[in-house]
Amino acid sequence: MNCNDNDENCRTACFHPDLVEQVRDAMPGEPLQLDLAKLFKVLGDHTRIRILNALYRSELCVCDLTSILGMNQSAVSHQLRVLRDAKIVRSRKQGKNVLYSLDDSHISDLIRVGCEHVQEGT
Amino acid sequence: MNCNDNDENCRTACFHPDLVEQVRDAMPGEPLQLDLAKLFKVLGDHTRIRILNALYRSELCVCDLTSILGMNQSAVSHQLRVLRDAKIVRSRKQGKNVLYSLDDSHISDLIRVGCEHVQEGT
DNA sequence: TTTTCACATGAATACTTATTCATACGATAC
DNA sequence: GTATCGTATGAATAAGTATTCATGTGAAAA
Repeated sequence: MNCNDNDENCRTACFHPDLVEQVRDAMPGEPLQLDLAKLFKVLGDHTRIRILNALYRSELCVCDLTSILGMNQSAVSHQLRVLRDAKIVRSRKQGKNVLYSLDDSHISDLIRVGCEHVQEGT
Repeated sequence: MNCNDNDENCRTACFHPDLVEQVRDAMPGEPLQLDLAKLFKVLGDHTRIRILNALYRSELCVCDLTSILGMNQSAVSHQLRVLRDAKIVRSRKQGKNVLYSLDDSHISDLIRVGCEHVQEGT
């Protein structure tokens, strides 16, 4: 018998049923886990991380970001859209420009903890 | 003139040069940002988030995880490999089984803060 | 009104990646 | 040794996505 098959035999024989039951009950619901994965997925891109690291320091317009990242404006706008849709950044108009900033403090927390993790090497 | 062109004119005319300079200097180096993006990218998958949420509760063998997630063993192993390579989980053998657990506390921190963010709806 | 400017966006392309299938591997039991 | 069990992995497929190019949009300036 192999755990490949998700049948009843496997469920009671080849592993720790009590523990599995316990963990299954304690886990968050699927919607939350989907949202969580989506959040991290949006954070998990080099360009978007650079945008967030910039906005972490200051509110900036699209053109500022374009210059800081050294990439074309279309690419930056596309990624800003992804970040806006995920409610990770917010935007406001000022004259001809659109100014972007981080939406809330959780984002900076995540970036800070993430940085700590990768800096410690582990 | 448009910021599409990343030429010298654009760099000095159409945005806030001092601010851009300042932010550019304050930003982390590229290697760190690449590592950070990679970390979040690995966290940004539904299956892997479910694995981590399970391991957050208890050390578990592959077969346990297979049962909890209700997916085939190969898929779980593949994702565990990704998590291992990213140093997000660690493994040890016990008899015939391989037991997995979270590698360090930063990971649980990230999951916790991330959960807070998505739960608040922001 | 017409032009210009900063930004947004649709389509296309190239690249990445999650899952499945089949199979391999290493250790234990027989 | 041989069989079995838990886990790992290579190849293939299908789905997702970042970037570029070209163009659209809305507002301000001329």
